[in-house]
Amino acid sequence: MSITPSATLESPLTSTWGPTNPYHDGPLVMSGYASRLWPHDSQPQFWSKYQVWEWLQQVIDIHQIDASSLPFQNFDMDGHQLCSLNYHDFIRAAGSVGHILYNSITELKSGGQYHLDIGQLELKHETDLCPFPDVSYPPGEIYDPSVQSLAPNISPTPSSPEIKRSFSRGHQVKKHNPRGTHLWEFIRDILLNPERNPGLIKWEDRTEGVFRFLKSEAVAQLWGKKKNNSSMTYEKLSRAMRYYYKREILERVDGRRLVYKFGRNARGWRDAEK
DNA sequence: TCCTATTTTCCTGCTT
DNA sequence: CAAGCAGGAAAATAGG
Repeated sequence: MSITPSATLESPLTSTWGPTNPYHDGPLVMSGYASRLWPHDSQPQFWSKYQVWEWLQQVIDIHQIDASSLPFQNFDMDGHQLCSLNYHDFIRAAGSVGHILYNSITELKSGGQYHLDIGQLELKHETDLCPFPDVSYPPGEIYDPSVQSLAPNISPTPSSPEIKRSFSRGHQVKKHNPRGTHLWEFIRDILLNPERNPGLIKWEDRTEGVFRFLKSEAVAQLWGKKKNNSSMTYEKLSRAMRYYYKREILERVDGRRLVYKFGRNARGWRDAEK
């Protein structure tokens, strides 16, 4: 790849993102991150992979869909590819949620805006508002065709075993999910999107679910950005992580700093869990 | 408005 | 000494 997560020596944070972001805490003040919107100024056909990913987040947020039940990997594609999927492709890729996704994209393709009011759509630079601030991906390299995305085989073959795995027992629409995504899910999603994970967190043992924060403060900033909280720190984020031990969403890994392990109650992190 | 789950904040003390 | 880690307590949030 062209982007090496090595530009680190200088300033851990600023070098990672926002080298040119005067927008940091300013324009974020709206009704919360739910007001983030997908780039309606451009057609979904022209979305980058990142924007597609962002759209997925929006949809599950709006519909209160359990993030862990949506196989993001199946949508590792750009807008052009996304738009070429038909209804069945969506169902195949996302089970029952595919229906919702299909409706959303269909709506957007026809110029609609889904049921999101974009009244406050002022900010153009929303790349700055999301989970993965553009991390300085040059415009042309937002996605890399060489990344073995599942995009190609999403419709052709019924092969993908993992596509249907999480849906066998239904699309559960969570009742109480404050912000669409919980911290652990946010962390998991970063782990699951290596192309957009500029060396923030890394798997230590993929099959065991052990991972380590490489840039703890950077991740905290990202999390804070998602929660529209510019004062988030790793100190505070880690406290929230520690609460997960009791709930067995995370298991304690002692001795090693910045290392955590997914527990029995954390789902959706496994690569190919049958 | 009250209730609940999930953080977010702060803090003291201990460990690497 | 500078980060992390452990948890307790209590406030803040946001959906129900």
